Amino acid sequence: MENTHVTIDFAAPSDQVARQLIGTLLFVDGVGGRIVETEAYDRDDPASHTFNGQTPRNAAMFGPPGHAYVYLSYGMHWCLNFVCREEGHGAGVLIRAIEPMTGIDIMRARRGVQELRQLCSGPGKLGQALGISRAHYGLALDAPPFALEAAPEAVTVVAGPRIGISKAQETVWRFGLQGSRFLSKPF
DNA sequence: CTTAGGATCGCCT
DNA sequence: GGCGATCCTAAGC
Repeated sequence: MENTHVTIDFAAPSDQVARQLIGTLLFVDGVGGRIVETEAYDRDDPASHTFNGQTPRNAAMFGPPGHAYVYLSYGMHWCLNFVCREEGHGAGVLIRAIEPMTGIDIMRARRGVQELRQLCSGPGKLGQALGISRAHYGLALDAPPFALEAAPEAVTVVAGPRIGISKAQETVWRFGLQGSRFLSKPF
C-alpha cells in the first residue's frame, strides 16, 4: 500500500535538510525506523569529506541531491549520508541514529545485540543494522532498496555541536529528536 | 561513569 | 605512511 511521500527538499542547504529529516521514516529493504539524529556537512566546511574537493571516494557527494553517499569509517563501519544542494556542490547529511521500528529481529541478527537502544544509536551501528555497504553507493533515495516516509507526527528538534570531528567543532550542525532514547549521545 | 586503547583499511599527502 | 564524520572492551576513579 502506498504511503505519504516525503516532502524533503534535498536541494536545500544541508543544515536545513538535516533538521527536516528528524522524525522522517527511513527503510532499507523494509528494515528501519524513525530518524532521530543527523549531522550536516557542506563544501567549505573543514570537517567535511568534500572540503578539499572531489575525489574518487567522495564523488557521490558531488552528484545529484537525494542520493546516497556511503563511506567506510575507520576501516570497518559503513556510514550513510544523503546528498544535498545542487549537483556539483558537495554537501550532505550524515544519518547518525534511528529509532528501530521495522525488521527489528533482522537488525538484532546483523548487530549481534538484543537491546533496542544498541541497534541504531550511532552511524556505524545504523549502517550495520540496515545492511549498508558499498552496493548502496550513489543510489537514489526515492527508489528501492531505499524508502522514505514523511514524519508520522510532529517533532521537536534540538541542535548541538557535531561529534567525532577535530575541525569546525563550534559549528552547531548536529540535530536530534528532543528526549529520544535512541540517540548516539545526549544533547 | 569516564577514559584509554585496539581493531582495520581505503584514501590522500 | 598516516589518519579518520566509529565502536567495543577493559580498566580506573
